[in-house]
Amino acid sequence: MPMHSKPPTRRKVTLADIAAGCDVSRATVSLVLRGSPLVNKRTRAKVEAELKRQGYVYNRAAANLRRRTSSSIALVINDLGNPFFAEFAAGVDEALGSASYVTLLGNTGESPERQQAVLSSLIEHGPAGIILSPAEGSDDARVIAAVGRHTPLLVFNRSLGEASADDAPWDTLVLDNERGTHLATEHLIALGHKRIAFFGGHRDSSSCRQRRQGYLDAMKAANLAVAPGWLVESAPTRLEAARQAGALFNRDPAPTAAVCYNDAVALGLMLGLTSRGRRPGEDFAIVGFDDIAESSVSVPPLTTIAVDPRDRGRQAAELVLARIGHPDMEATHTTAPVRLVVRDSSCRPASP
Amino acid sequence: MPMHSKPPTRRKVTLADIAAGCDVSRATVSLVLRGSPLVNKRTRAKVEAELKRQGYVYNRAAANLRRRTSSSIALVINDLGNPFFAEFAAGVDEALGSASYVTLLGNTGESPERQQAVLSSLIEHGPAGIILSPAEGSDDARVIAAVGRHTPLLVFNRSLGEASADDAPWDTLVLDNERGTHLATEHLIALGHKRIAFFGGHRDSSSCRQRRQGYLDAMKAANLAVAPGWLVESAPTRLEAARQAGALFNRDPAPTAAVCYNDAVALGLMLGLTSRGRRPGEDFAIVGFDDIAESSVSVPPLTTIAVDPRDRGRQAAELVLARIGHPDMEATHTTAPVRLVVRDSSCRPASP
DNA sequence: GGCCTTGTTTAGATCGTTACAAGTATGCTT
DNA sequence: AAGCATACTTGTAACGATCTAAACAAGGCC
Repeated sequence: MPMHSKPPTRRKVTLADIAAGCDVSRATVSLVLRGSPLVNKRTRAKVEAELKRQGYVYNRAAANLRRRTSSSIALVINDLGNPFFAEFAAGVDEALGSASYVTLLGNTGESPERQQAVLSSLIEHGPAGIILSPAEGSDDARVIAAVGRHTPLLVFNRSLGEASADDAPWDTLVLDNERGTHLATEHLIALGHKRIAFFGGHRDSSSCRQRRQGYLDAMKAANLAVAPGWLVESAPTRLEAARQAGALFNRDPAPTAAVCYNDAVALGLMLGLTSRGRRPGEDFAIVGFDDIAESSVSVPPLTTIAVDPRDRGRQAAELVLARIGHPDMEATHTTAPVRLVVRDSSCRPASP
Repeated sequence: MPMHSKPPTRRKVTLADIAAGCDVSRATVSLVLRGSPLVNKRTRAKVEAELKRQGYVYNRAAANLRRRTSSSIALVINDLGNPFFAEFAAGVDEALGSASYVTLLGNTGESPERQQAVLSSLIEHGPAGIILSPAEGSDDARVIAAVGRHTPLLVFNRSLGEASADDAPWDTLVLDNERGTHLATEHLIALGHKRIAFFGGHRDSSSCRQRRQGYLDAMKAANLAVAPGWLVESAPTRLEAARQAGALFNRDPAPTAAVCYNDAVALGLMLGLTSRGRRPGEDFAIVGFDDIAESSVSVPPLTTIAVDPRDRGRQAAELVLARIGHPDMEATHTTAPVRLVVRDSSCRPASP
């Protein structure tokens, strides 16, 4: 067995090294690398052997420079620690990976300042596109200033600044919040509930407004009244929701069911009800929103609206890729579907 | 006010455009960009105005090619959907960002095959270093084959393949699992418990072995016996743990407390106990491991071992950066601290 | 005037790859 | 033997930045 003594290379192996090593030109090696049919079987084999022998690794940056292309896409996330966005990121990365793009990650931690910094740092690496899940309080003008007009931009989940998403000059992907709570409310109505509350969330958050609207629409469509005490605000955390649970029963008639702003709030409400001696899923019905991991293992398991963040990630990736393929198409505005997942927390009303 | 009519550039603005636009050489513009003291105040101002006017964005790829440097670091994660690793990733990105590196993300979904693909794709972008949280069942030889010997590698959390982490030729960062359960066990002992179980996890997982060992050591150090029925295996999920809860009480004497493999298992155990009429935190003490978000809001709040994944991410980033600064240093092997977080689930033993 | 200094600017080569146009064989016609 | 298509192969100039060494200008000194 012959000794394949590699030279003790300190520098990285380049096309030129391979070319020299098997007596062909750099151009030929390049063709081999890209699987061109132009190159002869024999030379291809010879070159491939040499590539392996020297442990060549492709320098995509140099290639991209020459070809004026890019093989990366920037993903800017407002809160990667939040499992919803982490799943979203995983979905994006998965879809980008199978299209042989690479993900340039940036986490802003909900800070518009950091978002500016992250965007202008990422843009210098020349991504083919940008997926942005904006920090709360982003300013669209500043974002555009950082991103420039040449790099395709997809905004996920929230609208940038004041603008409504539907006429933004960039692509958008948002959740169908209204339809979600509409479905949830219809589900409770179908079970026989007539007195249904909307629980949790802050009035000024845009997603909360939309979710509340879906609930109101469904109630109206079923000719059901909404008593003033049935709209309960609360910070979107479990603890705060548990504290507010009592507010549902301050006035008669009390509701027999609640559509919640999200799962965290719904789980908190279950806690609050339990500590007041009520049994969620038996004498009070609850529907959440998001379908976080925990919801399927709570007691009782939570009926909720699933938004499938990983699918949304894949979808976002595909939208950017499509836009990269057709830079001059008009901006698209996509609303992602949501679905009702029925579990045990949504029971029929106790017969009076 | 003069009209600053930008030419309708289709192509990206380059150094040459700026140079032409204000009648200096490309070299001078380059010096301005990098804030060199060599360039005269007046020309600097002139150039900077032109940069703004044309909306120049720096092309870091081209610069890196010429300078033979890199400003990115690859981060390969086994399961980004898991909040622990998502937090870790956020920590990495944060620390890399403030060192003006950019994060190249890759998620492997625990698949060694995908891990190979992801590594060889990322390596082509020439990262200055790689942080790898390996997929279960990774093969160190294949990983090294993909990464090559020139790019600094930091392996987080698990050892690659068979090798023990302590003599690997790459840098490692692992959690102090043993010390964690040691602390947990000591805490229970200090509260007065003598019959303490170790609950959950699989025998063959390396982290479980370490955590169990810490428990055994602490018991031995306190001269406490470990009855055979006190080591209960279970898949590391809430559901499975709830099912196994009964196993603790099959034989006399039954334990009065348990150190759990992780928080998921601990939360499941609490569920299982509750449905058997026992009250965790009142007549049975429980300590978890990980300090996931949920643990602080469970009922009762869970005493646990915090591992601070975001800090671990920052630490990992700093370790790679240090290694990039000193490529020829010997491999370092770091064990990250963990800390005991006391909440309500760890009570004194009921006086007999 | 010649020569050195200091401060500023620049031409030209270079990083590792690809595009382009042009080159060299080889075999097949006629 | 010339002509010509076919099948490869390659030299050279980019891509957009940086580096090096050299050039230039203005002033001071002898």
